[in-house]
Amino acid sequence: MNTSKNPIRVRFAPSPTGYLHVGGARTALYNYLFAKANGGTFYLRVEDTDRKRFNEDALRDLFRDLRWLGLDWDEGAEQGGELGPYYQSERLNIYAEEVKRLLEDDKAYHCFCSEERLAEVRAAQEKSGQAVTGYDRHCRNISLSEAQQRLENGEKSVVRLKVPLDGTTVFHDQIRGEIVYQNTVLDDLVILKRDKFPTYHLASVVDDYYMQTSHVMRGDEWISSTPKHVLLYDALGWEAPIFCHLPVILAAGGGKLSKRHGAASVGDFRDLGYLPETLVNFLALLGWNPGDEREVMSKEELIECFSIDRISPTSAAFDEKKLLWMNGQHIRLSDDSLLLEKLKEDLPEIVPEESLEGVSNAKLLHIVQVLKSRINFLNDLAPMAAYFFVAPQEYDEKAAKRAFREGSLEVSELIINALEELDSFETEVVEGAFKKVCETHNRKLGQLVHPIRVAVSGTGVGPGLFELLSLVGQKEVIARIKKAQPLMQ
RNA sequence: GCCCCCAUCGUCUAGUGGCCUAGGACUCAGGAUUUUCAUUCCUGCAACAGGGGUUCGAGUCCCCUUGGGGGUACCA
Repeated sequence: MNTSKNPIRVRFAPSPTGYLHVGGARTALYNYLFAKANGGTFYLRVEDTDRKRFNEDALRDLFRDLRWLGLDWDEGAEQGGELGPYYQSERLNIYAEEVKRLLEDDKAYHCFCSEERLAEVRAAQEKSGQAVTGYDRHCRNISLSEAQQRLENGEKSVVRLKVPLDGTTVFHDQIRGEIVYQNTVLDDLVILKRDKFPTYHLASVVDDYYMQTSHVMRGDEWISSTPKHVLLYDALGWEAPIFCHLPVILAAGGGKLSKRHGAASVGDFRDLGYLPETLVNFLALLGWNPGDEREVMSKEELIECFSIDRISPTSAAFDEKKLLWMNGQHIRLSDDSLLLEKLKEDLPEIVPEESLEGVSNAKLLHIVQVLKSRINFLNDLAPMAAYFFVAPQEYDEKAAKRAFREGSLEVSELIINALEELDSFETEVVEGAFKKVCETHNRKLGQLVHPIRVAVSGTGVGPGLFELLSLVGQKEVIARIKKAQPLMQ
């Protein structure tokens, strides 16, 4: 089938009813990558045809999250474009026009059935154990003129599509191949609701046509609606776009990914300290691969090699362990200046203001550099850097127990003496002092290093000790060692 | 109930009939480097859901079973 429709125009079409789920984010990402990879257009359309569920905050968050991920749209909401409006609620006249045409062409009809009757029909079908085939087409033969008469008399109706009573509807899914439906299992779907708003089915078909959508890439929960859409395109006399149904993203256990099981939305992961680069990279690889063994990739690299052919039809579990690893990778790749900004932003929340006075950029940058390989989250940076500015209030129990042992008091005394004599506190100088103590007093470096590390930083983990000491500064280092001496034996 | 989709290590995946004694990544376990931790590097554990076909040959094609998921709305 045609894979090279030109020009490429794809969309992300969320309904503003909730937060941006990672599954939705991946759908948006694949559309974005596909557009960018082919010099096409990526547009954003807001599917707000359900007035009961519309949520202003959700919409605002959606835009924010998409932009945070770097998935800027070329046309659409808040952006404008030739083929708008991009809010379905502003396109009611367009849908009304098409519905009128369908009615006149005898491709659709007014249905006056009450919700109660519909419920009864459904209940009877379920009870019978037979196939539940939906609406029983009770109003299918009401003529347009009769319907108009009844409407004038004040009756309310919905409009339904006249689905063929037999035959099959076939479409080609770009990542799954041919999919066939017997028309007998399809019912006469509602296309215009009682409130005169279109249903999703009508609105998306009409919009995808007028907005010249070349490919519809959406979640695979839409597969079973697709034959209805194909029938709608037929009835309207339009050629359908190419369909690509994306597999779902599952939770680690295999079930549905939801906030109940932890993070599920883009906002959740941002709050946790994940980088947008990480999420983009990770999501891209959940159901797609570049065809070689690359894994850590930038958005630009993804664009460069993205193709629909390499999307897998299999649903995938969201493995947060790998996401964590990947975040570490992207942190290591990211610019020091970005980490520096983050550190400056977070530090005041952890460290008293006066401890930060007069601290140079160079020092902060140095701290960033020694911590960079030790963090997996941006949010870990400041807490891990705190002891460079304030003395530890307590000592990690395990580390202290291991480090403060027999002889450490004596060792600390030797170190204090050696450090007090230094004129410079550069890393190499400090290291030299330690080595000299080792030699003259016949000690192993490890015997000196561990108690001093815990005394100065309060923890057993961290950057190279000499670098650490240099960063903390001579006077403060000596003071901290003295403060810890009572705990040593 | 009916319809549709899916099925390779625990997880993400490569694999489009012979190159597969199934490759990579995460995790996990060892090891190297290092003053600690982390990074980095090396090694190892670990999979074609089951059964039938087709074929000289099947992870790869077909069918069935099983398992998972979705749909069956005047929600998207």
